[in-house]
Amino acid sequence: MIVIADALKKRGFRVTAPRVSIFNVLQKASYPMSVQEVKMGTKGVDTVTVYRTLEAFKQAGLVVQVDLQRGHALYELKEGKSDHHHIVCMSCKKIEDFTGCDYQPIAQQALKKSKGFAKIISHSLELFGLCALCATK
Amino acid sequence: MIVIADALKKRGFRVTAPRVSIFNVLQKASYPMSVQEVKMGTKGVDTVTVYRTLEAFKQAGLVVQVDLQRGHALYELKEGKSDHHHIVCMSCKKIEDFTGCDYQPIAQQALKKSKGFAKIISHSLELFGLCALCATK
DNA sequence: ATTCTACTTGCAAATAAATTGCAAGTAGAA
DNA sequence: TTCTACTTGCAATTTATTTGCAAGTAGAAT
Ligand SMILES: [Mn+2]
Ligand SMILES: [Mn+2]
Ligand SMILES: [Zn+2]
Ligand SMILES: [Zn+2]
Repeated sequence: MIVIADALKKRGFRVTAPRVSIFNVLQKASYPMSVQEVKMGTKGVDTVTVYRTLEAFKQAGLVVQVDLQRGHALYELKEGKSDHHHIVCMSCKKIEDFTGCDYQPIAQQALKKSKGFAKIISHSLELFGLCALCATK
Repeated sequence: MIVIADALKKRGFRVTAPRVSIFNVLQKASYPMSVQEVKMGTKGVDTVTVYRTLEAFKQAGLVVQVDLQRGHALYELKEGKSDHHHIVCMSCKKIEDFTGCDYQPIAQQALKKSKGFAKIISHSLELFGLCALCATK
């Protein structure tokens, strides 16, 4: 359980109501959320503030952005959870977490083979498929 | 070298000037392109047509969508190239391909552990880091 | 070659996503 | 309590993507 105020202060953020609220919304979520969903989860935080806060949290390493080939980005807390990724149903959009992404060797090999890259900081990995329900239809 | 007309016919597409043009643009590219870039590469194809064509090509398995945490999607031809992914410089946006994504075991394990997924159809994997140039700054 | 029609396209318009500018508000240091 | 750099909301933009529709055409059927 992360103490929100501490998490914010530790990264040099002022502790404000919108930030605490957004953090709380993300912490309760069990799947990555869109900007709109995060906004809905708060009481009256402006959309722009959600954008700015999520971007700041992302820069600070508090949050990760998840792209699932929708028209918009999703975000989820990084803290607390270990490196994990998602299986997504291409039909009904259901999302499940999965772990076991052993990307270090892949990243190191990619870096070695690469012509002009110096370091790898993060990675994204998502699986797209069909859930049991949608697969039968 | 893919024969464009055949590639289109084989998938049930009519062979039209915009489609051939878009296909050619993608074929010349050495990195995934945005809708705007594809449009610029053609002579007068409408933006909407680019959207619709890329989506159709994607559905047909001719093209893959690449999300690099920008505000928009990128697209590249699938045909001809083997399964590959990208290293992206978070600073200057440079993109390099890399191969060696051995995702089958990861996907199979994720599927086995999963509660409600039946099959995996595709995957995305991107590495984010710094190129040699940007790393020194 | 001509006809026919379902598939395509461009254009306008709408909707959605993300960014920017700025004045008013405030957390936290002093 | 004061002060100020950091935050926020609101309006306005910009950029991304989708939708509706009438006009155009590729390719199948004469
Ligand atoms: Mn997750
Ligand atoms: Mn590529
Ligand atoms: Zn499903
Ligand atoms: Zn760079």
